[in-house]
Amino acid sequence: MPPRKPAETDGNLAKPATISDVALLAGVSVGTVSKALNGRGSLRVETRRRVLSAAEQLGFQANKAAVALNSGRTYTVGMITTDTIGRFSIPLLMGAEDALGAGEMSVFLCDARDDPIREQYYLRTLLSRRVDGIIVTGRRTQARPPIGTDLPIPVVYAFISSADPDDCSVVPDEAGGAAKAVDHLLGIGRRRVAHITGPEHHHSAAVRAAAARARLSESGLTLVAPPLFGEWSEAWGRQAVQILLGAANDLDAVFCGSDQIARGVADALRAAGRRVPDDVALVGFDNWDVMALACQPPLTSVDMELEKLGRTAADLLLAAINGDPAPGKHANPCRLVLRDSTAVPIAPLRARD
Amino acid sequence: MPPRKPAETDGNLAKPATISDVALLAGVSVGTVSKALNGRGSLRVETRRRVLSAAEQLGFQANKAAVALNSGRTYTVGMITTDTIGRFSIPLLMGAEDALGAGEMSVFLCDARDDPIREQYYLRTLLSRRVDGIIVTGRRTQARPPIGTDLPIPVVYAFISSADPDDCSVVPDEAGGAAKAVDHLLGIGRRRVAHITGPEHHHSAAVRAAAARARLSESGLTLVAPPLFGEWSEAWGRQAVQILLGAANDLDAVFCGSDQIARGVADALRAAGRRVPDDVALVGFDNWDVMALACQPPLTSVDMELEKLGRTAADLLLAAINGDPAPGKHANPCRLVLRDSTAVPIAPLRARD
DNA sequence: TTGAAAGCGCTAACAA
DNA sequence: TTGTTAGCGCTTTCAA
Repeated sequence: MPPRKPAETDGNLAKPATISDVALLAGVSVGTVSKALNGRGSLRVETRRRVLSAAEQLGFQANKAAVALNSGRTYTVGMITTDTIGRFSIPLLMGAEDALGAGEMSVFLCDARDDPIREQYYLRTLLSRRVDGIIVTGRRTQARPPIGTDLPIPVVYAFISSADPDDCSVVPDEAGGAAKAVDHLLGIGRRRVAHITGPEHHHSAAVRAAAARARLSESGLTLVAPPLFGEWSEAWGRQAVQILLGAANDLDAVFCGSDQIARGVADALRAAGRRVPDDVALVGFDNWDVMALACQPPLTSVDMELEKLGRTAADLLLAAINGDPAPGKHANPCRLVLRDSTAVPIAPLRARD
Repeated sequence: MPPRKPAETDGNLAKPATISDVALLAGVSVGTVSKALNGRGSLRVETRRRVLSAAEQLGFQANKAAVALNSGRTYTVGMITTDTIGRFSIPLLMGAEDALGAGEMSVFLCDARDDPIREQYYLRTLLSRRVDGIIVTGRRTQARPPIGTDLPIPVVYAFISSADPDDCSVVPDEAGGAAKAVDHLLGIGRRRVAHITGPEHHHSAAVRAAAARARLSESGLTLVAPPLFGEWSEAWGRQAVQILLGAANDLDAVFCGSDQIARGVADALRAAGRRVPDDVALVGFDNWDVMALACQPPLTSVDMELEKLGRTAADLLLAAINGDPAPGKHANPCRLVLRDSTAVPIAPLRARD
């Protein structure tokens, strides 16, 4: 039988080189290799060079499991989405993944699909894998029960928030976003503002509607009609316009709870012979490019800056992992993105920002 | 000072219990605990019970790093999306994650963001973490260079495919999908079919257009006008309709390369006074609910079954990890989803399927 | 400056 | 049936 290397043909089973392989090739001990590779201790330059070149030659990559075993750190975090990953979760995940990757952390993706059983299963799995921390996200901003108590590692909630005020949650400032939308409409001279949004029991719908009302009332105004609660769809947007035109025919602006609704509203207004923005200015929420850009005209919209939010969550998690936790609810500002649906051809009263 | 437990207050630094903790509590050796927990060897029922209860009491979860270290398996796979994670990647990821989770594997999420440098960085990271396998996905179905050569672990390409025919790739049968769309249009009696799609250089656009043509020609027909290549947007769909109505005013069906295009087409046709589906039947591609359902009328569309595709990729990867690789390109059939845009009020010639 | 050896938490072979 | 021990790959004292 051949002496050394087993089954040279099936390159696919070649075991990765270990630190002893490197030591052997460099003619030193494993301890020395470890020092050379990690820049610890003091070695002769020549020795270090020899080790590095041996490692290079073997394509050596330290086995992270071994490292984890005696450092106690895995440089790994878990990301649990409580409900199905969707449009809102993606930017969150991306932002977090990006920030964590920069910190040399790898991310375990866990999709709990609205199933508490799965959620707990993933939690156990992550703990068993000794992740250094966990980010919990969800598709709604509403507070949820903590995912666990007395966990041995830090947890940060992103977008969604924990019902325990001592937990660290990073959420969009939806009320602030709604206020910005209203401010903008007022800034371009609109006074008869309507609000169309999603289901009344939906946290985001309620918060945004309340904030819009509050902001108007600060200016001594009211909504031109009570908020129209319905669903998060274009169809509802269209339908709501019919209701609205009956109730408040003289409206000059509509602030919508979502871009989808706003798009339906735009279509229905056009069909009814109202020009956007000339007769009616229109603001959406989410700044979902697919909707906002395809809308005719393109839609001014509130952006929750989800990617940045994910990044913030990740940064807070990293800080907590390093012993510097930031408990409490952190609100991230929203940003208003201006487009044609609120562009005033001849500006009667320019907004300041 | 208190005798036993250190710093009871900061529950957050409590180190997870180890197997020796369990052994101590149960009054047995670590070997016995291992056997009891893994159902190996033969133990007295009473002993096993005692160990299990001790483990339970301590909330013991085996440290996966240690397990990985001596089994050589991490029960972990990497998922690299070569381009930014988006609408197409999600269902793929979800399907794969689901199938892998069922196999007790955890998934590392890696978003390479169209950057080859990041891609190679992630590859090295994953190898260093000794993942058992890797799934590579992308937003385009076009073949791409292999992510690495002579890798020590199996790789499966999903949606995107590897340029190396010996690699394992799972792709949607886009040509088959396009054929189904055309068949359906012919089945409901349409004969003057047009095709509007994305950029000519885009692999999917080219494949779908070619397949549509081929299928028509099998029936002795041709497209009512040369395929209109443009971009993947509603605006292009609208614009293309203007061109089309000039060139082939008597068309009775449009097959579109995407749902977004199709939606633009629907809007423009309506604006031009053509009824859908009565005058012109309409089929999209992607079955993207947001577009297909919001379209007026709701859109018949080709579904690439991305989630199933992700699942298949994961299954093939698991098989490969277990020593049973399935090299080559595997085409997954598409499914035609029927909606109102091809509903024939009075069926003149019912399709068979 | 380098090597030897202990130990991280667990499994498996072997002994008792 | 149970315990002891070697070792997985690496880091880190401590000696040499």
